[in-house]
Amino acid sequence: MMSTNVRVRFAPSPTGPLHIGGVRTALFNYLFAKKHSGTFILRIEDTDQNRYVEGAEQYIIDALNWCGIPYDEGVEKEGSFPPYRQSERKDLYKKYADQLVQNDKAYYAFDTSESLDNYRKEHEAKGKTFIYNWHNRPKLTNSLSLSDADTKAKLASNIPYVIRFKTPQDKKLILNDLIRGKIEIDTNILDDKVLFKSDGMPTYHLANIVDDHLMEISHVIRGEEWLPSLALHKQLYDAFGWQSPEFAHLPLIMKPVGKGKLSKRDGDKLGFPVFPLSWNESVGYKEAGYFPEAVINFLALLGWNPGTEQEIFSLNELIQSFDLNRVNKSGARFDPDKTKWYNQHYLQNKSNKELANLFLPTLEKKLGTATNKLNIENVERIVSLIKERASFVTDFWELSDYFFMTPTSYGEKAVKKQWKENTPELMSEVLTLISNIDNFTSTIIEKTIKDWITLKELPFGKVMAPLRLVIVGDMKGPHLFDIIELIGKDQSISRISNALKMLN
RNA sequence: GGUCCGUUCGUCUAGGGGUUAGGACGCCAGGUUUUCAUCCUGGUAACAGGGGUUCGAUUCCCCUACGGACUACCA
Repeated sequence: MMSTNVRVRFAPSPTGPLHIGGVRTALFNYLFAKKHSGTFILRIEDTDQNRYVEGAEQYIIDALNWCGIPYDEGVEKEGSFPPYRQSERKDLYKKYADQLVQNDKAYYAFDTSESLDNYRKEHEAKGKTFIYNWHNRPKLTNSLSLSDADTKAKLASNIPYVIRFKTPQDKKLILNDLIRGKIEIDTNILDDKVLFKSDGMPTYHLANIVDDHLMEISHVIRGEEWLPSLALHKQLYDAFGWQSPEFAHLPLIMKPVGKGKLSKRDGDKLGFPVFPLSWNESVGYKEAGYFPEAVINFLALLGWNPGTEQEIFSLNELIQSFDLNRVNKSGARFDPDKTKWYNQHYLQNKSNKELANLFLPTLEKKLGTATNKLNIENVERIVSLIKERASFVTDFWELSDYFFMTPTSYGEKAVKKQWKENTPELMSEVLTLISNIDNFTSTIIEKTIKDWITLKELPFGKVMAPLRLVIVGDMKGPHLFDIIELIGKDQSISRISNALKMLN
């Protein structure tokens, strides 16, 4: 079945940042290509000059690279079929449109947008739908309704025109989708889509088919929103006499709550990113602290699964397991909680060293010049103690600030519960105890204090709880003696005496 | 409105004519950790409805309902 070279493309429009749904489409294309030792191509579909957004193309490239799914061929990485920007292929399309007109597969239409709008409104008022098709063609202004002479005259006088596809009448199309199987369409319900615009640019439909053919695309993997266009596209291939690629339409990603597909607003409302990288004031997955592996992993499992109970996949494992046959048909609700869980998982598996380095910029920001005194090994040790309670590197500061700064306040509830009448006295004794320890390591400190507690026949909680409160500022954090060792003797002493002043 | 696509726990999903309908996230409970979290164990919870076909249907077929996409000289 996969005898021909697999060549797939991701073909976004540079109209803004790449949406997470777009990333998934790119990912599935990438996985499919790699699985079959094929080529993954990036083509920029910028035929609509009005919607062009500065920087969007670079954003798409950066996003793909950050995700770890770079393209093999495309803009700035020219392969055998340049250029890869449709605006630069502009001159190409006209001749294909003309070819279709010559072969009676398409025709010129001179109707203005306004007149068509009026038709639509009129029909709508009557509860009907206006379609530019076989039924309405004769009433409209086009080379099918006009005499040849009139058509020629109009063309000669530079009246704006478009080229429309001449949809055949009374034909049943049998289409095939790799995910959905057979789809039957009656051509009579189709409209004569514009292939070539009056501004001299092709529409998506024409450019897409021409380029996919010229670039020898073997499989078109795209979002479900294109399914209704499949009939047109298939007919276009037939009209040109070209072999059509295989098609696979991916299910959409839906809102976590409510109706419809995932949008930027959902992210703003529920507090999760919808873009891979930040765009203007919108924070991206990268900036929110997600690892690309985590993003790729949860995206891959949205609408696809391997049929096993495996949930964690490296990119290579995804490539190995990926199969279009196992892509679901129905839309998948986006689940921010699960994405968070994935990130937590990947974070736990990272080395302390790597995490410490990722944490460093935050520390520099928070501590300013004091960062100079930071010992990277200490940061690594701190990270090793706190990482299991973090989902993101961005959680680190809040989880570890007391390692770097003396508490300036104490948890109100904790104070109420742990700070009893005889606590100051006990803490004073602990202070003395600590002052006298020479070999200041976690185990020795622990032994010293616990021995003393046992000797005095005190309840452990009476000492341990307030000590934690005094050192950390609240009833939280990792093993207390590890913290004490890390912050050091002087700092420990000063924290205890500090608290004795503040809490009395 | 029209056309097309879809429908298994709250969510992502496995499964498929006879199953205690499986897993994951979330949530809840217990255990470990003299804190918090992690971790472990357990629990909660689903085949949209109605008709067929069949000895038997969640699984196959039809209808309804619901959801989604499309319906531009946008992609």
